[in-house]
Amino acid sequence: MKLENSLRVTRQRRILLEQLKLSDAHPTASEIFDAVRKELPRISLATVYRNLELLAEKGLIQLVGTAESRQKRFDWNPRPHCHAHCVRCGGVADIEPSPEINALLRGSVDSLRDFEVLAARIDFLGYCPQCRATVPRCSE
Amino acid sequence: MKLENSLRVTRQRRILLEQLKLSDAHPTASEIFDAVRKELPRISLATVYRNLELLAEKGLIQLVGTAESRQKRFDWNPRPHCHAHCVRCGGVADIEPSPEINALLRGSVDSLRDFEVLAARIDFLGYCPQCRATVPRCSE
DNA sequence: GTAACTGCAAAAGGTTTGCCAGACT
DNA sequence: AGTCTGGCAAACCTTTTGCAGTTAC
Repeated sequence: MKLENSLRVTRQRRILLEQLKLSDAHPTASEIFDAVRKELPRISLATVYRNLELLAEKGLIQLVGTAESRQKRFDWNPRPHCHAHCVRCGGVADIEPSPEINALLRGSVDSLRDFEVLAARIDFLGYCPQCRATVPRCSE
Repeated sequence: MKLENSLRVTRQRRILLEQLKLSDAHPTASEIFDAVRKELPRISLATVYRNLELLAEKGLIQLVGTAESRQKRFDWNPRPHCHAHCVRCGGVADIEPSPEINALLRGSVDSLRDFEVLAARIDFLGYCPQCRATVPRCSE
């Protein structure tokens, strides 16, 4: 496996990336830590954090922004895409935006005059299927 | 000023909200704390946090998600809207999405089948005008 | 061989909580 | 009287850092 210039392929790094790629749930650092620890019982949380940051910096994975929680979440897929955040459980799921939205995002936004756009990200806030089933509703 | 059922209008709460509304820069809790402290020197940071959370919960202000920083930022405008995040300085600015985007967001997203959308949010990542001027560029 | 990396422990930084006194209704 | 609130200090949790020993190349 080749990572990038000057990034060495260590056992820790390889397994970390493997584990992250196994999940589409956008896990937190400590969730990743727990998963990796099953294969590398002596790995330290600091190593997990250092590598997640390094991999994100190199563009091999990405951080997912969550306003609601204080924990960072990580996405094995570094390409900009859209997420659905459950406002109840805090879970994050990938979303496939329609082609029209993708097309529009590449241009027609007012008031971005002097801001140089590198990437766009749409986040949906709402209830995930599980929470939706159990949330108390006002009307209906 | 009426806030909401059971929310009392205290001096702290009023000035906090006033100060937040004075800025479009989406300040952090400690920035708000500093601003408020000029009028209320004895206010505590805990009060600021408690009230920001309370006001956000009541839908009077909103939290802004930032993947990059560990500090929460706050927006006096509780209506869902779009933000531009500078990947260099971490600043956040409001964005006016085009009417087409707004229209599209209300419907045509695939794979949201079971997710109940309460609000949508578009974030742009890139360089704010100031950073843009001083960032070292690859080509050009 | 050597720069990059790891584990451990400690520190840092932001946010939250417990407690009691004070303010509002 | 009873509830909501604020200040203070301590606790908490996530993330970062320093250091000494180890590993990938």
